[in-house]
Parts: sequence; structure tokens; C-alpha cells
Amino acid sequence: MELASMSDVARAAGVSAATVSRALRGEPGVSDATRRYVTEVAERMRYAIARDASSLAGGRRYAVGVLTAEGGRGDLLAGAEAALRDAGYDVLLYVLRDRAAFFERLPPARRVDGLVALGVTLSADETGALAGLDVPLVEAGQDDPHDALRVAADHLVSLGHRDVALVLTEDADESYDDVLVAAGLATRPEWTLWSSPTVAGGEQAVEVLFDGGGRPPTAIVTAHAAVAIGVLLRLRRDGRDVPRDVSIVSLDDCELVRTVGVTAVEGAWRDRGARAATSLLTTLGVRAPDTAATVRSLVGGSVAVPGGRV
Amino acid sequence: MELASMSDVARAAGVSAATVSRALRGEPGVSDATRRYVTEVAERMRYAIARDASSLAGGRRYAVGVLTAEGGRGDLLAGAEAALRDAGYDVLLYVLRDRAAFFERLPPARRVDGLVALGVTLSADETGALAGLDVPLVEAGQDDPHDALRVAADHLVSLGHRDVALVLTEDADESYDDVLVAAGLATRPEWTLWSSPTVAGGEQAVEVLFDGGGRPPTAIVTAHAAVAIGVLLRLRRDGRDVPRDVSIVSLDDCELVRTVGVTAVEGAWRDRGARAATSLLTTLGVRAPDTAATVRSLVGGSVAVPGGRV
DNA sequence: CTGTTAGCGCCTTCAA
DNA sequence: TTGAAGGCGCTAACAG
Repeated sequence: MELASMSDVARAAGVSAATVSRALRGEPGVSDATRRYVTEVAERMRYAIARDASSLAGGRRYAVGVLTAEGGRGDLLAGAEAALRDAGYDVLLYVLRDRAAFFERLPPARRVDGLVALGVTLSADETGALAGLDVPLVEAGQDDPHDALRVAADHLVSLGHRDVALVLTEDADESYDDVLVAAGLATRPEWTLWSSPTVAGGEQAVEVLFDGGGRPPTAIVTAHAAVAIGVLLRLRRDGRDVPRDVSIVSLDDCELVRTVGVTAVEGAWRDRGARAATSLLTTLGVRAPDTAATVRSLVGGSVAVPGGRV
Repeated sequence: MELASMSDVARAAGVSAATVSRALRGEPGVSDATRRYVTEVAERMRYAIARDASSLAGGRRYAVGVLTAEGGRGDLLAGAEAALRDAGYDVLLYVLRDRAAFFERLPPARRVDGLVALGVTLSADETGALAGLDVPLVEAGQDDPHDALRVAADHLVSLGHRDVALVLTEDADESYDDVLVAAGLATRPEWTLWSSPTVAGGEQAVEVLFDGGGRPPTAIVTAHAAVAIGVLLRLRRDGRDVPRDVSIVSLDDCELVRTVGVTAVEGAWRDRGARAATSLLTTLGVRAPDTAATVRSLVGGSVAVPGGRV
């Protein structure tokens, strides 16, 4: 038993293939009754369109290529995939290993309608090579976590925290303090630190925050997951209880922080991927389904009211 | 300037399209000279085959669908992608979110030559639904980490460890002890534990290993990354130095353990993904490139000679 | 609103 | 060893 083709459906429905095509794609020029009937017949026959043929005839491929780095973030990818699939696009995955070879051979050539680069920073030459494919390209990854910080700050404030320290990684700027201020928090210069995006960076940040003579914060927000882990480890080693003595929030949500139990702002990375995909879809003229629905909330157990019990 | 099509190449080379097709695909029936010339012309024109047309005409799609779970392992995916791409196959990514909808609508229908399920356990019904696609399916994820344990055990033995404890997760069986024996280690019943695949599980394992009256091990091997983290945290909290007092090896290599600095057996997950893909390719009749080249070694800093300094 | 007619770019017979 | 012809399943003009 072969899979049903469009002409099979047409025959079964007693119409022409063109009508089936129009009906199924929601094209105008088909009566409601016909469209309904054809749709029903197609479903009953479990008809699945042959994209190859469709692409060949229509010129559009209904596929986008997603470029990721080896060891890239899975949630970035998942977010993009979700948005693309919801829009009816196939997702061709390209994991960049041998970059030179990739940009030389350009495997996505003639295979995709657009490209999304997720968490890979493209050089000018590489961007130029991709331009040869003659399809739109969207890059994601340079986005900043202001939104996530907003969520975290609001939550901490609602719990009564007033003394919140911020451990940023190198690519951040002072504008993050503004978010804290907007949330109703007082900022202090010594509570905004920069560290390397590593566990060691987090450990050092704790030293700075608690060794100086100043008042120690009741909560620490980190921009990077590894830093959050470092903060946690150092606080514990110093005999401080998390979250009783100090709360921790990671703006960077990943398997790592979840497993260790650090509270993180959820969905930030998924969002980025989805936004990139949506942006590309818009360029492609597709009215992309709303992405705003992504949940952004806190998960984890490293946050409590300041100085008290949970 | 449009992209060159096969007939463009044919015209430029002064041959028929059929000859170009045969030459480029390595089909027999073309003189060496012609093949070389055609290949050269195609390269010069930067010809890229239109897969849509190729699939339509040839019946094979040169694409396989990869099913992954949301939040699935990136390295499993990367391993599969590498193997598939090396074999000239496109990789269609399907992140399973709404499983019911996925198996009802079956988006890969008529789009792939085969399916690889990575880290998703398929129910009988789901497998049945996929069978309707009439393409081969390979699942990966149930593989066991005996190989990784072998690497870890050999390394620990070479450092002089004799007392090695094993913290397995629920899906493991006693056969792991055999690997330790083969590596020249003495096993003891109380040194083989089962725990939940969580940080808490690792912490509890340490309690059991060190609170009992028996001799404590000098090294702990865990099958799961989160467990390794738990072991590390608990040992530290108990005032034991890692790796001076106790070495830790995680058979499960991931961002998590690397970031925290736990030694892990590298490449295990990549390998699984690649093996699954290779297996599928074999089913598809493709002589898959050798995957054995994947490095399997130890990375990280949580291992030292027993009882001594590094 | 619906059907008919041509291809889309390639692979696969079949002849030469 | 090569070329010519047909068709894969669908969409996009055209007619009705």
C-alpha cells in the first residue's frame, strides 16, 4: 500500500489535483464546501504532501537551515525549532565543526529558504559566503539578558530583598543597574561585579562580596550559569546556607543550574531562539505565530526571603 | 545571476544532462575523461544539486529525521548529525514537545529516508505510528556505559587506585562489576551502589560509602553527571578534598561536569549518537564512514593518585 | 469556482 | 559510452 498522492486524493474526492492543492493550502478560489470535503477526504486517506514536488513546482522550499556550534545550547535550538515548525517549516540542522569546509562547500545551498545562526559568531568572510546562497540570514546570540534580570529583580523585591548583588560577565555593561533601579532596588558600586564566565569567577565574586568590610548582599544574581555554580560552591564552603543566608538567581537557565538546584530565570534561551526564527519567518513573509507565550518564570530552590527561612 | 542547474552544467561541458548526472553521482557508464571534465566544470560553476528534483526523480530523499526530547543532550545530536552529514544526508530536526500531536500528524512523513530517535523512549504505540512512515527507525539512548567504565577503570588503576566505588543509576545491572574486575580491581558489594539520577542521589551515596564502618574507597565512579556533582558537593561539605582525598570520575560527560571540573569520560554521548546514525545508514545501504575515530579519553581535574597529591 | 496544460530539475529507462 | 524521452508529484498560469 503506497502512500496517497495528491492525484489519489483528487480522484477520491472527484475533483482535480489543482483544486486539492488549492484547498489544502488555504488558497482562495475554492468554495467552502469543496474545501471542507477535500480536506476531509485527504485526512481520511492520511495524505501527506510530498514536499520535494511542492518545492520543485512552487519554488519555495519550506525549510530553513539552523546553524549551531558544537556543544551549543540545546534550548536555543529548541526555541527556534518550535517556532519554525509551528509555521510549517522544516528544520535542517547544521552543526558547525569544520567551519572552513562548511563555508566553502555551503551544504545548505538550494536546500533552504533561510538561515538562522544560533550562538555562532560569523566572521565577515563567513557572512559573505552565506550571502552567496541568496537567502535571508538571522543571527541570534548577541541578545542581552536585561529581560531575565527584570524577572529576577521583581521576584527578589517581592520577597523583600533590598540588597542584591549582580555578577556580570565580560560582555555586559552598566545598563543592568538601571534594571535594578527600575525594580525598586538600591544599587551600590561594590555590588556590581564582573567576572569570567567560569566557576572560579563565581567563587572569586563571593570573596569580593563578603570579604570586604561593606554590608554583604542578601541575594546574588549572576548572568552566567557557571558563575552561579561557583557562587553556590563558595558560599557553601564558607559555611553559608543557600538560600537561608543568601539567595542565588542565575539569569542563565540550563541543565547545569537546574540539576544543582540553583534558581534560574526560565525560558530566556528558548526565547532567543524563537525570536530569531520568528524574525526570519517575517522576512520570508510568513506571519509567524506569536512567540510571546513563552513562559518566563523562576525555577529552582536557591531563593528565599532575606535572612529568614523559606 | 541564478544558480546553475544541471542542464547549465551540461551545456557548458558540451554533454547531456544525463551524463552530468551520472558523472557527478559516480555512476558507472561514463568515461574517466568525461567524468573528470564534467566534475571540473560543475565545480567551476559552483553547481549545487537541487535535492528536491533529485528526490522527486530518484525516490530517495537523502534526508533523515532526528527525533530528540526537549532539553535533550546536545552531544548525542551532534554525533548523529556528524555521521549523517558525512554520509551526504541532510538532517531534519524534530524536537518532541507535544508528543501526541507529533505521532498523530507525523511531520516527517514523505520527507525522510529514515529516522533516528535520540534519547527518547518510544512507547509501543508511538513506534507503531512511526512504522506507518515505512522508513527504518533506530533508537539510541538505551546503550550502556560499559565502554566508558572501562576507560575510567583503566585510568584509575594506572594511577594506583585499588578501592573504587561505583554509583550506578537505576537502569544499570551488576555486569558493571565485571568491568572493574577485568581492569584488575577488587570489587566489594558495599562499593556498588544504586542511586537516583540526581544531585541528592550522589550526596546520599557518599553518606553510605563513608558513614559505614568499612574502608572508604579512594575513587568514586558515577554513571550520571548529576550524581557526580552530588558526590562532589557532599565530599566537600564533609571537608574532604577532591581529588586529594577522593577522586571522582563521571561516565557521563556533559557541560555540567566539565564546568564544575569533575573528570569525565569524554565522547561517550557523541559516540552513541554517531553509532545510531551509522546503524541507520547501514540499513539504508550507505557505507557509513568510520565512526571509531571518536576520541574517548578523560577530561577534568577531579582525579589524582590515591591518598596523595596530584 | 474549477479544470486543463505546462513545466520545476533531476533520474531512469531505452536507443543509438 | 552517450543522448533523447518520459515522468516523479506538485503548483502556476491559463481557460472555461
